[in-house]
Parts: sequence; C-alpha cells; structure tokens
Amino acid sequence: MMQESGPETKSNGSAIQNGSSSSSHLLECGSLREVRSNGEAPASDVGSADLAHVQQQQALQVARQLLLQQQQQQQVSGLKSPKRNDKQPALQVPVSVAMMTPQVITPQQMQQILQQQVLSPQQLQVLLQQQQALMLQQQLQEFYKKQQEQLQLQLLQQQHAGKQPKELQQVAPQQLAFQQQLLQMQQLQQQHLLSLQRQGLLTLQPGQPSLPLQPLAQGMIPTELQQLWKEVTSAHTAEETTGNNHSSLDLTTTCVSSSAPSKTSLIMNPHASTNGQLSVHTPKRESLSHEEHPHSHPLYGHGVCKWPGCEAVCEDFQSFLKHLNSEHALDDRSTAQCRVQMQVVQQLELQLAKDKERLQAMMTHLHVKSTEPKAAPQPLNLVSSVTLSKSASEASPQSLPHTPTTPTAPITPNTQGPSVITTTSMHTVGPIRRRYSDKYNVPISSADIAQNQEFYKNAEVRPPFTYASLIRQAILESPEKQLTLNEIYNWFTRMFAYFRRNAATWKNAVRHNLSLHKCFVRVENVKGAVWTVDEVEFQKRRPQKISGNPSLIKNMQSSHAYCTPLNAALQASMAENSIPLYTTASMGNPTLGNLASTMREELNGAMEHTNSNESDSSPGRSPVQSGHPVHVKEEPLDPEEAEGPLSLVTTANHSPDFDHDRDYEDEPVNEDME
DNA sequence: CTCCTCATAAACAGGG
DNA sequence: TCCCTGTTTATGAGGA
Repeated sequence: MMQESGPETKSNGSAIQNGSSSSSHLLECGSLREVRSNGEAPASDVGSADLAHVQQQQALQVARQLLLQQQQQQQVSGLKSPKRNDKQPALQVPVSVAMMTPQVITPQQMQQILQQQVLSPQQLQVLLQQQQALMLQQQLQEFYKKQQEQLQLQLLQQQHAGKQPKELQQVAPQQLAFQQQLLQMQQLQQQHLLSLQRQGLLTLQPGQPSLPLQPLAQGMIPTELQQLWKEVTSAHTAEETTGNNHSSLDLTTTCVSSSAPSKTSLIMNPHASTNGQLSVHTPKRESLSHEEHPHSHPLYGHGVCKWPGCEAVCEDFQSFLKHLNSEHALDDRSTAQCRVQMQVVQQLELQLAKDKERLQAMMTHLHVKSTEPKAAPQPLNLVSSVTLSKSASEASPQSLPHTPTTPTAPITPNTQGPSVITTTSMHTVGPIRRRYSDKYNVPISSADIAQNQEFYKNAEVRPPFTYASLIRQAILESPEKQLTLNEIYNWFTRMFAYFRRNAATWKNAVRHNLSLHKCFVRVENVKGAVWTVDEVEFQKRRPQKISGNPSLIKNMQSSHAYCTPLNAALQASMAENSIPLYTTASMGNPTLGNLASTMREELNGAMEHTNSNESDSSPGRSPVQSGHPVHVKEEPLDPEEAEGPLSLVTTANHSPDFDHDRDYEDEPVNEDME
C-alpha cells in the first residue's frame, strides 16, 4: 500500500528504477536464505561458524556470570563490608593459617568461622574450596585404601581357592566385578590426571609411569589437589588479580581494610546499563548479592546447589555443605562433571585471555588512559601511530580479507601489544546519543578501522553512528544496494554486537528511520519490498553537521578521499562519546564481516554531506540508485586491497546475513543475565 | 532560547 | 490471532 506513496513522498522517483534488477537479486537472496534456514550452510565454513557461535553464546553466558561473580567478590572484599570486618580479628590468624596450610576443618570450626563472619565471602569461598579439595582427597585416599585392602584380601582368597575349586568359582565373579571396579577407578584417576596435565596444573615427570593408583595415592599431594580446585573454581580470579593479590589468601588485609572502593580498573558489567555497556560501578549499587549471601560458595547460591545439573534446594549453607558432601562426593558422575567443568573453565580462560588481549590492543590503540568525558576538542588523540601488527590468524574469521563476507576490508585482527593500559575509571556510556558532530580530522590507519570493526563486532558497545548511517551502510554494502528490512536487521546484528540485544528497540528504530528519512526509498518488488538509499537525500540530510574545519575537510577529501574522513569521523564519534571503552563481555565472533567497510561506509555517509555540496569525488560507490555519482571512490584502505572495488561493491556480503541473524534476533528484549 | 537531529517509545494499520 | 512491516506521532536529549 504505502509503496505507492512512499517513493512519492520521499521525493525521488529515481530509486524505483532499480526495480527490475533488484528483484532478481532479491530472489537470489531469498533462495539463499532458504537454503540456509534449512540448517545446512552452503558455504562450508558457515556451519562451523554457527556452531561456534552457539558455543560462544553459551560460553558467554557462563563467562558473564563468572565475571559478575568475580566482580562482586572483588568489590565485597575490596570495599570491605562494614558489617563484617570489625568482628573478631583474633580469628583471622588461625583461619588464614588454616587456609594456607590446608587441613580439614571440622564442621564446628567451620560453623564458627561462618558465624563469626570473619571472612569475606571470597575468603570463605577459598576456604571452602580447600576444604572441598581436602575432603575429596581424603575420600579418594580412603577409597583406594579400601580397594587395595580388598584386593589383597581377594588375592589371598584366590590363593586359597586355588586349592579349593569350588570356592574359586564363587570368588571369581566377585573378583571380576571388583577388578572392573578397580579398572574404572583407574580410568577415572587417569582422567583426572589428564585433566590436570592438560591444564598444566600437574606435571608428570616423563619417567613417571602412568600407573593408575600411584599418582593419587602418592604423587598427588594435598596442596596440588587444593590448587587444582582453586584453579578450576577461581581460575579467572587468579589470572586477573595480578594487581590485587589479596584476593585469595591474604585474609588479613581484606578483612580489615576498610578502604574506599577499590579502584580496580575495569569492571565489566554488561548489564549495568540498558545499553549493556561497560560501566564503572559505584560501589553501593553492587555487592548486594553478596551481602545477602554471606555464605558464599561458588556452588551455592540462592538456596540452591549450583553443582552442574543439580539445583538441589538447600535451606541454609550448612545443609548445602552436607548436601555437597553427600551428593557430590567422589564418584564417576561428579568426576565427569568436574571434568566438563574444567573444560568449560579452560575455554573461558582462553576466551578471556583473547579478549583481554583484544582489550589491551584496543586500549593501546586508543591511548585511553584517562577518562575525560571529552577527549578534547579534537577528534581523539588516538591517532594511532600504532602500526598494528597483523597478528596472525587470531582465529577470528575476520582476518580473512576475502571471505565472502569480508570482501573488502583488509582487516588486521589484533594488535598484540602487551602494553598495559589500565583505565582507572571508565565512565558509563549510557544510552548516549551519538552524533557525528564536527570533528573530522585526524586520519587513522586502515588498521584502526579494522580494529574498530572488530571491536564493534565483538563488544557490546554502541556504535557511534546514527541509525540512518548504519542503515545506509548496510544497504550500500549489499551487492545490489538494496536490502529488505530483515536483511538490514541481519546486517545490524552481524556487524555490531550491540545490536544483538534489545532487538525490539533498535528494530523499531530502524523501521522508524527507514520511514522517516527521505533518503531511504522503499522499492516494491515481486517478493516484497526492498530499501534503497537515495544518496542525494542522504547528503542533504545533514549538511550542517560538519561544522568542523571546512578547509581541513576539504583537504581530506581531496587527498585522502575516503579512509581519512571515515576514520576521522569514527574518531570524532568516539571522542564525542568519550570512547565507549570496555572489555568485551561478549565474544560473539559472529561471522566475518567487514565492519571496516561498515565504518567506512558509514562514515562515508557522515562525510558525504561534507562532500555533498562540493564535488563528489567519489564515483564508484553506489551507482545503483538515482545514479548519483556521488561517492568518492573509496580509497583502498590497504595497499593490498587497492585493486578490487571496495567494500561496498562486494557481492559476498549478504551471505552471512541470512544465517546468523536468527541467532541474535529472537532474543528477548532483555535477555540473559540479571 | 530556538531549531534541528536523533533516539526511543508507542499507536496503528495492512498483510501473511 | 500473532507477527512482521511500515507509518506516524510524541517526547526528550543534545548540539548549534
């Protein structure tokens, strides 16, 4: 219906001319999508990508929880909770000693400790872990002792039986069963060892035979076991707390210190704001959950046992402990679960490491040390003189410049820069509005773009671009310069982690923008309707925005054509937003995609108006509609890529669209966490 | 202060 | 009926 009025009201009949060509393409797309929706990915890598994505999603959730926990712990311990720390300093020493030299604490002792609350939740946790480990070890030892005794007994019997065939017959099956049991235990043990080895927690000497019983009975000393548990349960903490070691063993300091909120640099809390952006927390807001549950234990929360797959309700902490010891004692099941958990943790650690690296690279790149709301009048000093090393593979698909999805952008994955930038306070970037505003000057390297691309793809940071710009970018990136609404959605989710949440909101905004702005033209076709961009309109749209330095802009255009303005714009935006820095909680590594091109395009958009009045030095762009010669030929961001048509033109782009979107799309508006 | 842009929310309608 | 698409209106933030 509206399609009639649409083009008209939007003041350009030009767009319609594409109709024919577009429709055919659309069909293509449609079929493509169907194929994919069937579950099979045409491209070989898509299937795995999907799988990976799912895994990542899962891991992500776990990670978030972990991080949240950790964060809370840090705060609680760091902040001191007034209630807790003033009691019974006398007990601190014994307890801490107990923790450092593990020994099983009697239930009474434990209760005492708990009641007196001399320990922070975190410390309790450590303590409990140790206890758990010790108990586990004891159980193991006892078990093996028993088994060995039985074995000897049986052997004796067997010897006797040798004389009396009848007995033998009776014993044999029994023995067999026993042996099986033993074997099982041995396997179990080996598995344990394997896990340990895998994690590097336990190193077996080369010469040491892989005797099943030995390691546990002898080789494994309590501390090792204990450490294992600690590692497993709080690996992330350990890893992080280089700066604040007080986390685990140093009870005295944590308990007593009543210092101000620890300035622990980055606090990741995706759910902190509606945007899911990182924020620095004011101490008060958080920490509640921990104060509510003084008896914190990683396996206990909200009155429920959190042993994987358990969820048994435990009235209080004591009953939980009982439950833990009875239900989750050493058996195959627990062991298996433990192993699984180990792997989960391992994976998370890996992921965390990766993301940390990424974060560091990003921070290095951005030179973010301070958090002044405004990075100065100028665009952002992030002029990265940083020459990003094209760190190899980095596993992220984006590193493949010419995958179907990333036709254009030469993407340099991550900088490995080990530099340590600790932002002490990143302020929350709430639902901030981004505007291009005026600062377009500082040129950046293409690597920066790539990085940013990476960044937005993986971090749930709101991109500093307007919906209109993004939409335009999405459309222009498509081979036919036209997309259906759904495809636009897909692009958003694919390119920006941020848009994987709150779908209802931003989709509404997208639709709103499509309808509202004249620059978006709806073109009816057989299959439905597609959206195209009227560049002229788009450029008209915001002439005033570039209030920056005209001459400078001009310069940029003439000389650096695209990448410069683009980057500048990007920087400007970021600067404006005071750089939504933050660690990525989400590592969605969706598909490949060239955010770079996105950014570029987008910023092109931003730039365009700049150009608009003057010459459009950009030919190549999106000739499609209305035949605006508008665009400056995009300059190769990278020498390598100098040859082909740039990003926009790439055909491959749309493919990933279709498969990945679904993943994100259906998320409830405020999914997970919380 | 006004105007403009933009984001967001929401109501509404038509179509599948 | 529900969902998607698309249009429209209202409101508020923020910048010029």
